[in-house]
Formats: sequence, C-alpha cells, structure tokens
Amino acid sequence: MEKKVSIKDIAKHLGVSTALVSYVLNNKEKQARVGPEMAERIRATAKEMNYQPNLIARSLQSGKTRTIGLIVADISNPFFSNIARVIEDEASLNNYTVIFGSSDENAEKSASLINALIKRQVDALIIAPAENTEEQLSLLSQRKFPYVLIDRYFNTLDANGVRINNFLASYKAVKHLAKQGYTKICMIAYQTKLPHMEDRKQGFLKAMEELQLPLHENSLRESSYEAIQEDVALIMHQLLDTKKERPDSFLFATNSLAINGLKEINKRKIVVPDELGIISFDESDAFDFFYCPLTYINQSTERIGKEAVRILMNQLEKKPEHSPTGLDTTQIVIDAQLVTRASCREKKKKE
Amino acid sequence: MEKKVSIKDIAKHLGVSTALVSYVLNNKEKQARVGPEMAERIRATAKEMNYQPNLIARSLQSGKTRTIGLIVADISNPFFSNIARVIEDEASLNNYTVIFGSSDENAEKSASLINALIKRQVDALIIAPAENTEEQLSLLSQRKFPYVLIDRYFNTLDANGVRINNFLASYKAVKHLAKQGYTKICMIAYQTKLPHMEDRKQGFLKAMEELQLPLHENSLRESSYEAIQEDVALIMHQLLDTKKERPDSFLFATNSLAINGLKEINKRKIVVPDELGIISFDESDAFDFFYCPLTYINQSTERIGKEAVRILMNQLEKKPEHSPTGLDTTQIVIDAQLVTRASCREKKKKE
DNA sequence: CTGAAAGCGCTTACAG
DNA sequence: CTGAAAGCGCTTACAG
Repeated sequence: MEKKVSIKDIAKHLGVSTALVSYVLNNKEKQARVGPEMAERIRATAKEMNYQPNLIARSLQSGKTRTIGLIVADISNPFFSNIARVIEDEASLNNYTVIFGSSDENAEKSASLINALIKRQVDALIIAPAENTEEQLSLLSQRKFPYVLIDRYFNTLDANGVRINNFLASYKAVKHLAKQGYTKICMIAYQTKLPHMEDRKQGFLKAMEELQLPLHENSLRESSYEAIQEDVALIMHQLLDTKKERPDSFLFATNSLAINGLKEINKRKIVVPDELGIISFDESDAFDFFYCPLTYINQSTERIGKEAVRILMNQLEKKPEHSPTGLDTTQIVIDAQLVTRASCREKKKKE
Repeated sequence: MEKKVSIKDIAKHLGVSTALVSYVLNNKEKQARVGPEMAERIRATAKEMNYQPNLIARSLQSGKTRTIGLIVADISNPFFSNIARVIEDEASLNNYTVIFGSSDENAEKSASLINALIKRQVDALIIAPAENTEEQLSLLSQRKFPYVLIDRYFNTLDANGVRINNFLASYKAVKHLAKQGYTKICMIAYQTKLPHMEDRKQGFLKAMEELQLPLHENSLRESSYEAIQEDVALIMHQLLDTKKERPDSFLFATNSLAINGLKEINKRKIVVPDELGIISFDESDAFDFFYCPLTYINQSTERIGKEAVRILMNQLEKKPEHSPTGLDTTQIVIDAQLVTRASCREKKKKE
C-alpha cells in the first residue's frame, strides 16, 4: 500500500508546526487562535493531499478507540445478526464502530474473545454471555470495564443488562395454550444453567402447576447446543412416535429449537394446530412459512440493541461528576409480546 | 475503568528498561540475549500484574492492526451474516479480527464506511459492493489498498474477487424449469446495474432464447431494493391476478425477492409445483418451510468467505519478493449448485 | 497569535 | 549480555 500522508507532511509542506495543523483540522483554531487565512491554507492542502487522520494514533493518545466489541453466541443466527445490525446503526450514530466475535456458547472461547477485544482497546463490550462465564465477567466488573449483557444474565452478577421477562413470557405462553384447550403441554428447552433459560423453564412449570396440569418426565425436555439436530430429533421421536401420553402441544424455548422441531413434525405429517399446538420464542422466516404460521414470543431485537448501546453511551460519554459512586448498574427488562397466529387455535377438549 | 498496566510499570517494578521487558514478552529474548533468570522474572511479574499488551500502541508502531473491515449490504441478511461468520473464523485463525458495516446498497454510505474503516487503519477490506461504487473502489486500487470483492464485481475494475458463476447458474435454472415442462418462465430480479445481477438476467434471457420460449414485457420484472415488499407485491399482483399469459414458473434472483414473492403466492393459495414452478437463488429457512420445499441455487457462503480471507492473507502476509509486480489480482468464480427439491417437479404440458 | 516539546505504549536498530 | 534512544502519528498544556 502507498505511504499515507500524515499531519507532519502537511506541516512540512506549509512550513508550519504539526501542532498548528492538528488544531485546525480538529476545528480548534479558535482555541489556538490560528489566523483564518492560515487555517484555510491548511484545510486546503489537507484536502489536496487527501489527508486521512490516523485514528490509531489518536486512540493511543486519548486512550479511547470509539469501538465497541460485540460478543454473541453466533453471528450467523438471525436473532444475533438482527441485534448486530441495530447495534451497528446505533453505534454509528454516536460515531462508534463495532468489532464482533462468536463464542459458540463456549466459556473458553468467550474468555479469549474478551481478552482479544480488550487488548485491542475497545471502549466497551456488549455480550450475550455463555454458560460459566460469570467469573470472566465479574473480573470485568472489578476492573470497572464498561459492558452490558444482552439476552442472558447472571443472578450473582451485578451488571448492566437488557433482556426480556423470560419467566412471564413462558408463563403466558402456557396459559395461552391451555386457554385454547391444550392440556398435554410439553416444553423443549436448552440444557443449560443460564438463568434466562432457567426462567423460561420455571415460567412453564409455574403455569402448569397453576393450571393443575400433570407433569411427568417428558413434560420438559432439554437439548444440547452442540448436537441440537440429533437431540431434538431424538426427543421428537420419543414424544411423537408413541400412542400413550403423546403431547398435544409444544413450547419451544428458542428459534433454533423450533426450526429443528418443526422439521420433525413436518416429516411425520402431524396436523397443526389440531393434533399439535405450537408456540416458540424468537422469530424466524421459518415461522412464517411453516404451513401453519407459528404463534411466537417476540423479543424486540430493535429494543435490545438500542437499549444496550444507550446504556453504554451514558456510561462512556457522561461527565464523571454525574455519578458520584460511578458504580450504578442499569438493567432493562423488556416485555415480550405474544404474537398469536394459526399454530394454536381453539381446540375442543375430547371427552 | 482502572488504569491499565503497561510495559513501563513492569520495567519500573523490576528496575530494568522497557526494552528488555518488550523483548522478553515478545519471546525475542534470544535475539536480545537476555538472561534466562531475568526473562523468567519479567514473565512472572507480567502475569502477576495482569499485564495486557496495548495492541493500539503496537499498531501505531507497526502500521498494522491485524483487523479486516467487512462491508456488506446488510449484516442482518442471513446470506451476509453467514459469510460474516465464516470470515470471522478464518480471520481468527490468522489472528485477525473483523469490523463490520452495512451499506444498505447505498454508494454514499459505502464511501463513508470505507473511509471510516481506513481511518481506523484496517489492514484490508472485504466488500460486497453496492451500485455506483466503482470509483471508490478504483481509488482503493490506485492507492494499492488490499481488498477483495465478494458476491458482486465490476467489469471495469481489476480487483480481487470471489463470486459464483451467475450467468450459468441462472441459465441452468431456466433449462431445468423447461425440462420439467414449464414454458411461461418469469424472472424476478433487482433493478440494478450491478453486473452479478445483470449476469443472472442475461443467463435467463439466453436460456429462454435457446429454448425458443417467447419473451414479453412481463418475462423479466425488477424490484427496487428499498421498497422490495411493495414492489414484489405489485409485480405478483400484475402477473398472477390475471387469466391471460399468467406465468407457469418463477426464477427469483435472491432470497429476499423469493421470500416476498412466496408470501404473495401463499396468499393466493396457488399450487406449487402444479400451477407454478419455483427456483430461487441463495438459501433460506423459508425455502425449507414453504409448503413445497424450494429448488434453489446454492451459493456456498463457506467457500466465499474462506476464499476471500485466503486471498487477503496471501497478499498481507506474503514476502514482497514473491510478487515482483505486486499487482496480481485474484478472481475466484465458484460453481453454484442447483439443489433440486419439490418446487418444480415434472409437469405435463397441457395441450 | 504561534510553535517547541512532551507524551500516549509500544518496538527495535544501535551503541556500549 | 543490557539499556538508552528514537520513532510510529497524533494531541495539548505550556512558554513565548
């Protein structure tokens, strides 16, 4: 690549000091009381020489990079790529850019991503944390490194966060299924101790209890993240390819679980919503194109992304005096919407 | 945030020079012939003080950031987020990180993104270029800035690139439709002069010509990018809500066009593949869950991402002497696979 | 009104 | 074997 032109080149060209050039190009000519004609000449030659400031140098000097690190489970998952897009736009409005990384739900990978991004001096992190990352995150908190968790959270960690009300969303979904006449409701979730998933499970259990619907070992089944396709296929086989105690409805805890589940349901030509009611968390094109459009629990990626950036901007741009302690933590809990469509319409109880 | 520990802190702590510390931590102790016991002490205190090198400082010094800028039309489009994931992984293997930006098919936005990323000193760019960006890109070429185009390209620009054989993919798709008995084939494409899209249109036209199938003003219809939903809805209305000359099959030029088109087809309860055959470019969960799974033209995002990074790595890491001219440009054309499924099965000609 | 100088945190050629 | 020094491209407090 060609040699870039620096402030020094401009200064030499005009026979002035680099300081002068710097002041002018940063529009601080008033402050430095540079003459207007000199300011003009500097600006002109800067344009002429096609000068581009080296933000790396500025960052070294200022200690700020105006860069946000984004760590999600997988950037190719539409839920996360939608959030990424919102974050990109919000960050851009504030003159920040975004570096991203995918943790694959793996704590070590998460640690090494955090590390890499910090070495690159990102000003803040937005993280959808993986299981067993409380320690890494609490280390960040100790060092007062600005970050905000999205989608997931930890009970033992006092950190900024944006998430939906997982318990209630799940709870309402089950109540909705019951109201439509379904009684053998089964939840398919991830096998993880992450509290957001735990909340979804607990919301399910609580609603079932209140409804006095029977729970058994097949009521709440769990898939791994790594072998989701095989796990969901097996679970579906065990639940659907049997006569006794076959569920009459499913609550899927994420879009990936639902997509895998729907494929199995399609294979078996099971009739939704008559034989089987379905509700899933998240959104997906698949939900729209499944022959019976899915009722789903919508997490607004728009709001999640916007709130996350807003929290960080407040923290990064605020004057220190505004927060005497400097330790305030913001948690936003967004209400998830149940979008009702065809996949669990009214059903007569058989008896 | 807490003060970070620097090489200077370590040096002070041990009463040695920063140079020594730097050599040891970069494993260049041999070169600097540092004593092994001192090297050990330095490493120990570095760990003890939780030293993290400031990569910004290193970058300023080296002129390299080990960062790749990725510019796509929209990171939330699955096609691009899938590529982003591949690029992330490949970059990571080479110790690079990725900054991304979405151009929204807008030339000005593209220019300002390129500018912002260059000011941040990315070592290279991977770009899915928007319309009318030849000039910006040719400027990059002039400055010998390393970049590689993905998905799209420009005839007038000699640049690195990875793309599929768009003409042939389209051509084969039409031939496939014809073989299945469809004769009134209609293509829905984007209204753009981008050559990759032009190639898809030309492949369609060429095949139609060879097949001696009649072309009329409705054979090839175009949607804008900004108002895709309205445009496709209108086109579908004009083509489908009529008795005369109704097409018997569609070739969609991208996943977004297909998804919008399929929604219109669903609304009208048109029977695929009997009343209407369908083939689309790209992939989508929607293609799997449409009641009649779509035959599609698969662009391997895996290969596109990998080849793009490979080209850059060759360029960035190679010793100068390996390329006497230093101007070689690499273009990879990947063969797209036609994945045949249910959406255009055998159809008897009516007559 | 203007410019020399120090410094951000590193690396590395060079002198001893 | 070891360290002082210059330099990467900026910014800015300070002296004149």
